This record gives sequence, C-alpha cells and structure tokens, in this order.
Amino acid sequence: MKKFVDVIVPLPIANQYTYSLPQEMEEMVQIGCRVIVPFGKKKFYTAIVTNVHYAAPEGYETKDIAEVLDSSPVLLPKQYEFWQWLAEYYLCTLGDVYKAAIPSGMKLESETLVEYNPDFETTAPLPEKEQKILDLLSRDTEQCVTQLEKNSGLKNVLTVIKSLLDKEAIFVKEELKRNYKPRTEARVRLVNGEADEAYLQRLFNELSRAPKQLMILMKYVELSGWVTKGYALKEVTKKELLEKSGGSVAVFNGLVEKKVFEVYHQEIGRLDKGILDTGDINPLNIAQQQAYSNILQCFREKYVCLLHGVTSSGKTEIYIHLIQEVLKTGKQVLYLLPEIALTTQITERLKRVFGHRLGIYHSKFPDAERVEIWQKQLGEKSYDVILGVRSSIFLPFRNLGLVIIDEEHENTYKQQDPAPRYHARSSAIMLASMFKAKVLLGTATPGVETYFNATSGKYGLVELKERYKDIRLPHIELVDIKELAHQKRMQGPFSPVLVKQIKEALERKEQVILFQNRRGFAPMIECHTCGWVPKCKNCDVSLTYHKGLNQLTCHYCGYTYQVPRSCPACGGVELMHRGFGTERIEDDIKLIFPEAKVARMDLDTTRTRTAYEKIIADFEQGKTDILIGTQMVSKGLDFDHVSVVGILNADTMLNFPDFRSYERAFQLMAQVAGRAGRKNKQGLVILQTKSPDLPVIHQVIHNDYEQLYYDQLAERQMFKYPPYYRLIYVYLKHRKEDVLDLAADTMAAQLRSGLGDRVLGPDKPPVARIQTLFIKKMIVKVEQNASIKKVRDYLLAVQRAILEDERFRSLLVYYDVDPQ
DNA sequence: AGCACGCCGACT
DNA sequence: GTCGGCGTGCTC
Repeated sequence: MKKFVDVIVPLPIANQYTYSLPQEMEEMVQIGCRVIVPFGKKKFYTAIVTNVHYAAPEGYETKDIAEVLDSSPVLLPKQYEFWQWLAEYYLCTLGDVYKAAIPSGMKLESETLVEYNPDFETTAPLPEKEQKILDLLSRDTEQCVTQLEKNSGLKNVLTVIKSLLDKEAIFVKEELKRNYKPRTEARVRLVNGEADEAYLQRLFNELSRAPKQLMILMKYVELSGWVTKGYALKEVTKKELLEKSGGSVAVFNGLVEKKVFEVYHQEIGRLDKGILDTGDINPLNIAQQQAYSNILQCFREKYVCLLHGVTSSGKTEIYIHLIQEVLKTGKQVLYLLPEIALTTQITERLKRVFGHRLGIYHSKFPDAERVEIWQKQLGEKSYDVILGVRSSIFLPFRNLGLVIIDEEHENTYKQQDPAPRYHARSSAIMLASMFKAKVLLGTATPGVETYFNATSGKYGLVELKERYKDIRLPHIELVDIKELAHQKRMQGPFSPVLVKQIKEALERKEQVILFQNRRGFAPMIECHTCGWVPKCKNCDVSLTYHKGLNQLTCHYCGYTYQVPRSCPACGGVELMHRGFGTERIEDDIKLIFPEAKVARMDLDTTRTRTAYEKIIADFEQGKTDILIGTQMVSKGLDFDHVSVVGILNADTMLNFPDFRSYERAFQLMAQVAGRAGRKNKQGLVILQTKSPDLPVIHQVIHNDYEQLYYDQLAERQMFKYPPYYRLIYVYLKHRKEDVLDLAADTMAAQLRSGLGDRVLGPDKPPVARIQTLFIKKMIVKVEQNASIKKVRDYLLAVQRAILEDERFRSLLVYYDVDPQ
C-alpha cells in the first residue's frame, strides 16, 4: 500500500500538504523529520512531517517527496504540541511558527540555476536584453537568477530568461542551497599509516639533508604521541603542527609532495570547546538565602513564582543556586533573557559556573552555531542549561525542569512584526506546563499582569528588598525643564544642574550615563516658514534626521531620503531641527565637555555584536567617561564607576498613546536609575521632565512600585485592559484606502453582531500606512472569564466570510494577541 | 512566499 | 496591434 505524509511548509499558509513516498523512502520517514518537497511549479522547500499514513487523498494527485533529510526527528512530539498551541493561541499558521522556530540553516530552499547552452546557434540577432544575459552566461556558464539580476541590472530578468529558455539558448535547473556547512579542520597523518620504527628511521635518514622538513616530521612524531603510544596515534592538526614546529607551509608541502604526509579534513563543531574552570559558586547572603528557600517553598504548591527583587539585589546568584539544584535531579534548565541584556557580563558568569553544560542561544550568533546547538539538543549529550533569547523557547528539550525568565517585564519578549506574534513569557509558561516544569519570573519592576497574578495567588510571590553589598538606592533629583526653558536657562537638552553634576563627576573621575529614548539626530525637521514636515512616502510617519549620514530615515521601513535644501511646500530655506535624538545629545555634550570621552549606544551604533560589546567593554574599563544611549543602556548591565545618570526627557516616554506607557516609563526610569551608585556611595539621578507633577514621576523618585501598580490597576479596570480583560488587535491592510475603509467597517459590523461592544474601532493606527499599504486596526476586549477560544473561532469565521467577498479579495488580515 | 495567469494602459 | 505592468489565486 502506498504511504503518505502530511507536512508543514515554511510559508504563511494555513493548510498542511500531503505527499506520497517513493518506495525507497518508505522506511526512512518518521514524524518530526525534515523532508524536501516540490511545492508549486518549480520550487523546493524543507517541510516537516507531522503525520505518516496510508489514506490516499481524494480530488488531487499527490507529488512525491524529493528527499528525506533526517534519520531521526528534529521536531519532538512535545515541541510539535507546543507549536500547535502557539499557532492557535496567537492566531497564526503553523508555517509561521515553523519559520520562527527552526534556524534557517536547517531549512534548505531551492534556487534556480541558469546554465549556458554551448550548442546554441542563432540565425536572427537576439533582443538586446537577451544578448546581455547570454553574454554574462558565456563568461560564467552557471549562475543563479539573483546573481544575473544583479550583474545585468535588468529589472525583469525572469521574463528574459523565459524567452531564452523557449529558444533553447539556456537551461534552468533547481538546486538546493545548503547554507549550513559543517566546519572542517585540516589534519595531518603519515601516508604510510602502518609506519614502524624502521620506516621512521629510514625517513629520518632520507631527510637528513632537509633539516626544516625533518624538524616538522619530528614534531609530528612528538605531537601524535608515536613514541609513547605506538600505533594509537593522536590526531594532529596542520595548524598546530606548523605553529609548534615553526615550519612554513612551503616546507610542509614539500613533505606532502614526497608522500610522507597526507592532509585530510575532519568535521568539527563550532560550539565552544575551550577549557573552563568551573565550580566557583558564590554563597548566598542572608537575604538571598531567605528568598531562595521561599522560592523552593513556593514551587511545592505552584508552578510559577515571581521573584520581585530591587535592582542590584543579586538575583542572578539565586538563579544559579536554583539551576544547580535542578541539575542535580537530572533535568534541563532554560534561562531566558531579553535580547539586549544577553551580554558578556552574564554569560561569562554562568560559563564559569556551568562550563560545558551551558549552551548560549543568541540571535546575533551566526546561524550555523544555532544549527549546531539545535542538533546538540537532539543528541545524547545535550546541554543541561540553555541561556537564550526569546526564540530559544523553540529548542528541543527532552526533560525540562525549570524555566527562568529574567527581566520578566521586558517587552522585547513579545515578538512584534513577523508572525508568530508570540510572547516568550506566556509561551514559556505553557511550554513548562507541558513538561510539568517550574517557572521563575525575575524582575525589579514586574509587569502589571504578572504582579496581579502573583498577588492574587495564581503565581507565588517572593520579595527581595535588600540591595547586594549594601549599595544604596540612588537619590533622584527632579528638574522641571519646562520652567527652565521658559526662563531660557537650558543649555540645549541639559539643565544647569545636570551640567554641573556631570562636570563634578568628571572631575572626580567618575562616569556618567545619559539616557534619551530616541535615536537619530532630531526626531524631525520642520520648515520655519510654513511648518512643513518631511514624511515617508511609504509610511505615514515623519522622518528622523541623522546628521552623521546627512540623511532622513524612516524608522518604520528603513527608507532613506536626501535632506531637501529648501521646503518643497513653500520654498523656504530655513529648515529647523525639532527635538533631540541620541546623536544630537552626543554632539551637544561634546561641545560642553570637549575633553570628555563620549560614546553613544543605540540601534545605529550596535548593528553588530562586536560593536555592542566594544562599547560596553570600553565603558567598563573606564575608556569612556560619558555613555549616551537609548533604553539599551538600562538593561542588565552593571558598571562600577557610574555616579551620575541623567534622564534627559521623561516626557518622550510618558506621551505614548498606549495603555502601558506609564508602566513602561516607570520600568525604564527605574532600570536606568539603578545604573547609578556603587559600593559605599549613593548615586545621583537627574530626572528632567516637563511634567513634574505627574504621580508616576513621584513613584519613580520614591521607587514606589506598589503605588504605581495600584494606580495602574485602577485604570486598567476602568478602561477594560489587562489583567481584567484580554486584548486582541485585528489589523487590516490594503493598498486602496477606500476599499480598506469599507472592509474595516463591514468586518467591524460583523464582529459586533457576535461580540457586541467588546469590539472597538476600526481606527487609524498612529502609523496609518506602512510600505504602501494602508492600515486599520480594531481592538477586541474580552473579559478574563469569557471563553477566549470561542472569540478566536468567531474572529476566524468572520475573517473567512470577509475574504470571500469579491471586493475584499486582496485584503490582508492579521492579529496581535496580548499586544504589548 | 513565489510563481503563473490574466487583464488593462503605453508604445510600435 | 503587442509589450509589459501589476492584481489574483494556487500550491499537495
């Protein structure tokens, strides 16, 4: 009987597809294996098998699987169950989850290769474009389409290729692109593997007139342990042999030529294999010890526990002790950190304790490394502890015992743009429950929902209020910049008191951090005469001015523009900068303190991992006096010599049109403030704001999280927000604004007929157009005790109905569940 | 997502 | 009249 498999393809498609198995592959396939499938007219993709069966589908002919990639599953049953939950909960397809979950090196795709036909002879001259392609191919007879597109500069290469194909001037074929290549190492051995003493002696004699070659051979004998171990030789790498013998490549090649040595290539892993001294685990102080035993106590009754500990209270040490405890029971630990906080500081600390049992999974690591970690986790010798970012929840675990989510409140745990728009915190809690594993959430400023769950008894709660090594919380000084600006006493973005404090700190050889939550030079430019503001042609946002590049940039789509000389609206030549970005702050501070060494840390200066680490290392080592940054400077970094922190403009955080803006502003300011201060000395934070009377400002000053929480809770209840209500944002996109409006109104009406006043909108979101598509947004608010499943099903049913309407065929619908 | 088909405007 | 633009729909 013919065998079939159902597979997931890595595309945003709801369906799974059924393929038949050629006879020779019937026994090779298991659920969870990767297979190569032809999909569509010509492309090949890496799909994942979710079912193997004998039920021939009706109504269409199946295609055969092209190749089986794995002899054992790469997707374990629990992981697949987790994927299904994620796709259902976050209203996306399994293909979306698959794409996010598996490193791209494991997803081979086909690429169209174009090949020159040497026998092709033409009678009539070819069109110019076709001749151009043919000329390119005559030089290099096999090229991929993207390469031809680039080299020819033609816009429509595909049609040209098609025409050439019809004339049989070229051939095309689909070839799998393997972007993961195992790393290999050149090693050396004797050609005569059976070498005995006599043979070696003969070689030595022959080489007596070639002292340099002899030296390399003797070094080889030594390194391979020939003398001591006889025939069980150690492997010798070419690199080591050359380094230790001091011989040159040319001399070595001479020996290869004489058939003394041969070089072979051995696959080696990329993962860290260096020698580590492990074992130094710091004892906990009394407060930490207390918290630690409270957490263990909590875990007896509850699966999830919140550790609410002030900044610098030494939460990491508590995590380390917990991990140690779980490892003793033979289970695995997943330690999640927000992207930005996964710095050398914390990785080095954990490496010292857990050595080779620790694996690090970071999105800034090369993809090949992530592939190897994945494969290692599937094997027998998997890592016991994974320290990783959001996406590490997708790694295959067999025996998960504990998940630690550090900086639990961080919104970078929520994936924003490509689907799946998942929250790593909620998803990790789900994953843990599938393993009956415990979850520890740690933070100094819990998210309101988390604190609600902790105080209402759903989660356990452990408080840690004492700072490590008796470092005092910083003193926060409030500065009303509205008043100062009125009196014309501001020096650009700096108040006199901030300038004075920076000056004094620099004189004392202490460091300063300046925090401004906006990158670029100026958030926008504006025509002095008519008030015209340049906007992105694709997105409905004003452009940010970057002085270094002398460009205007759209922070949504990344499009760049030249700065106009004059206003296109009125011809005025006076274009003013409005507001301050980090780049401008950097310029201004250099003017005031020309002697100080200044560094800037934001998205623009930390594109690569090394750039990011260098900025931090320089600051740690005191090579930098003043560090200017966006929220990046607030995460998980501990510096010893920072005495002054300036928050330049609190209002940029408070004025977000978002129900979480106060919560987030508090978290940010508390985290940034926590960077100030060190042993025996209280730090100082200068908090500049135009609205000094806002309660949240006072809550920051007094580090009064509880008050913030109660204020927020009251508002959340009043305006129907989490934790009392669940939110689902429904986004609609269309190229034509009028079609979009009609579709949005139609869909809203249908949603209301089933969900009533739980549906709000449709509205134009703050950015109403991104990359030529117009956007409308609806909000669905669901009571905590209502069936979210029914709501989801209803949403999908309405979506189906709308898309069936001919007018709305090309409407794009997507959801953001539990938006941040 | 990618690719082919099909329908309309701007050229020979 | 055709070439080439993009909108629409399907992929086992």
